[in-house]
Amino acid sequence: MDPSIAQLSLDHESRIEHDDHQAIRLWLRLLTCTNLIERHLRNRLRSEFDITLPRFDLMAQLAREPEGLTMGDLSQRMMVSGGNVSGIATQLEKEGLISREPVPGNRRAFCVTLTAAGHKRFAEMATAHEGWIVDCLGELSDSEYEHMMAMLKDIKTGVSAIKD
Amino acid sequence: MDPSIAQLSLDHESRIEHDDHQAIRLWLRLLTCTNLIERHLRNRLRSEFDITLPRFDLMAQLAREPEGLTMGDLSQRMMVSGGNVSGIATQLEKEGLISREPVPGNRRAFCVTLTAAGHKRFAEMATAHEGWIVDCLGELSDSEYEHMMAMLKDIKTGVSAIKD
DNA sequence: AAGAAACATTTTATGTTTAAAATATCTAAT
DNA sequence: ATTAGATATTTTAAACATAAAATGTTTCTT
Repeated sequence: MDPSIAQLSLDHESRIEHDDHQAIRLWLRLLTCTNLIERHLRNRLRSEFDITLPRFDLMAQLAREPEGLTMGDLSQRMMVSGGNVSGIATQLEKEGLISREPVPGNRRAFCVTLTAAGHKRFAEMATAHEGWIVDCLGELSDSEYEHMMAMLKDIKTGVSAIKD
Repeated sequence: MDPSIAQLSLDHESRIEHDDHQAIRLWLRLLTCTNLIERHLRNRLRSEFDITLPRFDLMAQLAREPEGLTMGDLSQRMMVSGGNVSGIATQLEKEGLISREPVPGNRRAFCVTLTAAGHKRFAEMATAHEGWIVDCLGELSDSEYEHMMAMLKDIKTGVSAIKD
């Protein structure tokens, strides 16, 4: 047997196997980083503002939309189920941070907005939150940042294109 | 007022604000990518093997340790609470995929191992799982992979160094 | 040997998340 | 006008997650 052919096929197989392990190592590291940062943000929000990340996220969506959002809008933007939003909103409403009011022309929908207290509270939290993220990710150089953003964008596009 | 000083301080402030937004944009994109991939893996595990990600993760830990692991080991490696592992293990045991047996010299601990059925089932799942991850991340070139791994390592190290 | 402290696990209480069922409303075609 | 179908939201049930209390075991100190 021609040894160069054997060598070629061996390389091919080992390269594939190597790539597979590569992809998995990258995935595990990506997951670890994201979880570490997310856990850090959760802990900080809990210890400094006594709020959970999902509640903060809901308020962040409303802070960007002074006109308010419906429950369905929130579900879509937060990429979580409607039932989930319903539960989170119930609690925030009880705490007086958001209000749910009927929409004039549409009795199915609710218009959810931050209350005055909610705006004030969110402004405090958002400042701190930005700082924590800079603590976690601010050390990257501009070129590293650009490169990372570009690669993540490709990944995002690729994954979105996969049909379940 | 010396215009060069005004310019300098303006640049400084705008740079900081720019960096802040950079870090946040990167964080949001990182989070989106990870969530997309994780959701994809969850859906596939559910639809093709009728198993959840946490149960799969527990089995994956055991698959790497033929000697078995204690509940505490599993808790540490999976980075979740002991009570959580207890609940997941209870279900996997009920399904006959793992076994929990007393450790001869230590009546406090249980040795958790995959059953024969568990090994067989996991082997099938692991092959598919690797393929799904390659589908998500396999398009990166070797240099992109290396760069990404290096940056994530730095981030991981940096975040771990922050004290809550 | 007795008691204190540490350890391994389970149980309990609470909260988050999803999918699916239930409820209520709106739209459009007849 | 009726009604079929789409839409918006809430409720419910099951899985998962944590923290804290409870249980039982081991180890260390004296």
